[in-house]
Amino acid sequence: MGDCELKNLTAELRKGREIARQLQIHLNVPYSSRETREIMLLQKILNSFEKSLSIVNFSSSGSGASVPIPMTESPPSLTGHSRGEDSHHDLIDGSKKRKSIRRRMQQVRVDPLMGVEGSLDDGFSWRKYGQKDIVGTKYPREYYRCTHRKVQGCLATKQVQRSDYDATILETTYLGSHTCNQATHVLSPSYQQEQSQDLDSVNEQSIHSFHFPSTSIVKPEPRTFSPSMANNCFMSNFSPSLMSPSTSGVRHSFGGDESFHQNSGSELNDIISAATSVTNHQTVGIDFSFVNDEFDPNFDKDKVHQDSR
DNA sequence: TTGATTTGACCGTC
DNA sequence: GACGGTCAAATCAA
Repeated sequence: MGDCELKNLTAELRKGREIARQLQIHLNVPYSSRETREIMLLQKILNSFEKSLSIVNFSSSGSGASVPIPMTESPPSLTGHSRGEDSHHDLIDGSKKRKSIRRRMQQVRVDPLMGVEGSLDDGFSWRKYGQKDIVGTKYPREYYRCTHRKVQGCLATKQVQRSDYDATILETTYLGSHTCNQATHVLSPSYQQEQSQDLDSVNEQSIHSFHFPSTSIVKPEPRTFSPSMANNCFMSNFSPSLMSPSTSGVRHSFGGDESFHQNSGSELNDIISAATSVTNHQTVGIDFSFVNDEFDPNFDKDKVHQDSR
């Protein structure tokens, strides 16, 4: 397909997507009734547009090494600002010296009526090793590390924190990358190929089944990772329809700039693994934010310092 | 019994 | 000194 045709196709897809968004806004359905048939259908429409746009973008990129990204505006975050943790550096494993590794942030919206357990399932096994009240936040931050840390020396960690502004949003920050076997599972190309064959079924499920536990603590469960999950979610995650009803834009920002398009394959792998946070089809909305160590330095300064501990 | 979670304490950074 | 991230002992659960 020529460049001109691709552009036209992209333009038409965008137009359709915008119309669907306007319809969504027009319906103005509260989040609690998200599972009505109308909303489900609307979300499927939006999903289709997003996927189509992603495919077009992906194919037009040529090499296939880049990642399909919806060409929509990227608001800072679902909460209106970037997270404070991004103003900190990571700690070197085994010591408390800080290191400078890439971290990425992902925001996952979950249905308050159903729950959050599954939203933390990203295809990896995590073990909680800490929890801390963070100043200026309502909810404690939970710290997880890869279960295979001891056996395989996997240094991947993640931090999960519920948004102050919308308790249905879980902000997950991934630190480091998996070096354990389960990571290779997630990244297998054959798996990705398999995933692409089952997009609709997963998208359909992705807006179902959540429930919040009575507490803010989420217990990670040992899970088996279906290879068909990663890519499905990866694609479906680019759906603005899954985001906060207060906005219509797509909410996945990759480090706040466009350099993401030029990222290496390893970063693509990171994205895919991050995308698997919706793997058991319980995530209603999701937001990726890749954050380098050079992020907004002003953010944390706005926080009120009052540790509850 | 084993693995996961909880939680107070510790440490480095700011 | 405040804060965030991690450690590790105590506790819990399967």
